[in-house]
Amino acid sequence: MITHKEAIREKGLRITPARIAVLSILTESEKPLDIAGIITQITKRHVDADQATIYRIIENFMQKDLITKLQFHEKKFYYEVKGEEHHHAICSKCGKIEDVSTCNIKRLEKEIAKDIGFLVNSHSL
Amino acid sequence: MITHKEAIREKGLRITPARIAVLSILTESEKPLDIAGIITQITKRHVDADQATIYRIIENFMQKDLITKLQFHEKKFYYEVKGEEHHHAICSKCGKIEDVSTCNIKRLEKEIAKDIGFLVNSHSL
DNA sequence: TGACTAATGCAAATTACTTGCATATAATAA
DNA sequence: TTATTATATGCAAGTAATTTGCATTAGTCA
Repeated sequence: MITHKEAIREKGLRITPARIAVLSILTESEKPLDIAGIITQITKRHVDADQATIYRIIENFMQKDLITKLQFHEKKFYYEVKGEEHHHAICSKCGKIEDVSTCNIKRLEKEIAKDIGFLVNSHSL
Repeated sequence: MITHKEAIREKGLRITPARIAVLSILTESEKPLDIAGIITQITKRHVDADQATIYRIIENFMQKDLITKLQFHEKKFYYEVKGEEHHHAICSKCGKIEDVSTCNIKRLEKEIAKDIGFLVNSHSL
């Protein structure tokens, strides 16, 4: 089982308290978090990091493909670790987020690729 | 064939030059537009409307279900008239947007609803 | 045509995110 | 372990997209 430190180091990034914290927070969270959510967790862990730092960490984790960015029709973004590909269902009343299994989405992706003549390299649902 | 004025009136909104302009711009555009794009078209038509007004028009058109909001992993939103339900494919090189036909997406929606026990009332792809 | 309410313009405020630059701190080598 | 050096961080200011308050204007209906 690969540690957070190892994961960070493998991507050629330096290991810092803030990076370890962000990665483990996102790994342990059962739902995607926005920046405010990450900062809340960060402070709970008594790691202090400026929000500019959080944004920069998020930025380089995305470039290194450790996390992905999500949007739910709000202007802010949410982030989650890039594991099994999956999607989300959000309750329109309470905001609860559920994961959606992906098996049948792959098939849909193929059909769409065929229809429009694009090679689909990513999608968001 | 229903006119823009009629469509606006039917929703219980007052008919104003800015509203007519926004609705026809979005109807005539072959791709979703962001606020800047709408304003560009507005000024081209010599209708002058403050951007706060455009935002408010967009807001009430959405509430009245005349248009929908789209996001493409950017912080700004795009808008299009709510006609045939469909989705978009965006070329990652040139940004070109293509419509995706929807027939098989309905089926997917049903399968997902069954899986997670949500009643799916909307989705975005 | 009034009268009433909804819509608009203008400027300022807010939210989410970004940048510049000086300082601090990881990583590597001696 | 310590010195070196590049990378990461903090702080404060900046930007983009969107929102709000409030006074004024303009649709709508009687």
